[in-house]
Amino acid sequence: MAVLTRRQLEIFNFLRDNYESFACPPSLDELCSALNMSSRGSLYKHILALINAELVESFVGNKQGGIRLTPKALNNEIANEQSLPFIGCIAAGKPIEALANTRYMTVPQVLKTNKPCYVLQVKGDSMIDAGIFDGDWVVIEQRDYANNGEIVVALIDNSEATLKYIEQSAEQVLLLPANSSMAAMSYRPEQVNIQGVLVGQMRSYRSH
Amino acid sequence: MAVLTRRQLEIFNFLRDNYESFACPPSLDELCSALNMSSRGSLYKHILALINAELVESFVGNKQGGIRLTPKALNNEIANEQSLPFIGCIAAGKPIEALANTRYMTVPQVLKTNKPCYVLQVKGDSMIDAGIFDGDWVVIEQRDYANNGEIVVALIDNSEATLKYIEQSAEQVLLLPANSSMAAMSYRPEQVNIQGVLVGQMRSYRSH
DNA sequence: ACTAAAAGAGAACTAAAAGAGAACTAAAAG
DNA sequence: CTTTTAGTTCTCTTTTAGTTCTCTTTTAGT
Repeated sequence: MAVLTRRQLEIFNFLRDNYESFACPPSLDELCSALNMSSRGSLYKHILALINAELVESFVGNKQGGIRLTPKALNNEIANEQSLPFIGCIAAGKPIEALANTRYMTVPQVLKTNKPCYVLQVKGDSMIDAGIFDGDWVVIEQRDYANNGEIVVALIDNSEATLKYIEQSAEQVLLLPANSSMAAMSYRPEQVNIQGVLVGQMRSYRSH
Repeated sequence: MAVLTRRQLEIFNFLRDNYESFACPPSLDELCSALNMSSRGSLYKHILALINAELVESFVGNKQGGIRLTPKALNNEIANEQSLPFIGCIAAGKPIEALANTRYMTVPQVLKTNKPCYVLQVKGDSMIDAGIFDGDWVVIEQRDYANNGEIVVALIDNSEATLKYIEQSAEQVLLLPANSSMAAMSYRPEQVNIQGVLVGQMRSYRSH
């Protein structure tokens, strides 16, 4: 398999980054417009290279079906209305560890909300009694406020992230673990920024 | 199942997005007007493709009943490689309670296997210490065997279903809860049929 | 500066889809 | 019972989308 040229990668990145904004798979014409190209023939050659690289689905069995990315193109998950960005890992006391590449993860409707959401993978067992284990994925609704008793992604002093129950009053913010061997942490309200609220959780039991 | 063309997807998107605004299921004529088409014959072909894709209900048994979306389409979770059949609820000591209509649920790749899988909703807290709470959804790989220590869907005496850890020997099958207030249950091997093995778990924290 | 390769434009071709419209049939409505 | 509606089938035409190819320009490396 040939190495992709810069231009081919540019076009692939464009496709991947804008996949969700196409109501249905784009035609060559639509993509030409979007890429400011005027020749379907030129674009076709680039698409062929991406097909050869297994990043774009072959047109065989897909007549006038438009340009579709393969599962491989998005690290085995397709960016569509069923998926959310999987942006990294959350471990208490550290910044969120971002993934190297944009990835998407398919998430059932009932685990997310109408508001923008994203996925994090949990490290640690500070919330084990709440049924959130090390390695679990959590679905987070982007929000900068929460009700007391909700589980939030909190940013502390603009550097450390953590997933905890929250109890807020005028004088302090309490971040409470769900693990009997761990203590609640108290902060001044201005130390704590809420980045989101837990709306879903997922775990794999597959043997690896 | 054939891949849908762009036009077919456009029409499906239109149907899904406007389904609520039709007082009753639209006829081909009504849809033609809405889509600025003048030939019912042309539209009929598109609808047939959507029927074939199980996004629109078949006309059989639905004479002059209009165009109706399937539950799958309405669930906004299209049956594709990302979704699994959600077949019912599992509560210890009862048969699996099947859902009235076939439903599909989008499941992340990492929560399922290459083998056929399905989704059940858990009732009860017999597996709470394993992080499986009442109301959680579990992904089950269809299998009639399991290793000791795996969590299985077991059918007992061909009538009762339950989700438990399994320990098997020649003389007995132990089904173990993950709840300290509950005891293990012992059965003769011929009493127990393994229906599947737990491969994934999901929970919603959305306020309802 | 030179050269090879990539990229792009554009035209022509081809296959397939889409659409129109007519006729037919079954079912519902009057 | 008759008429109307809604679905069904089919043929023909048009449009769309993909495909191939040549030529020119641009880019990147030497």
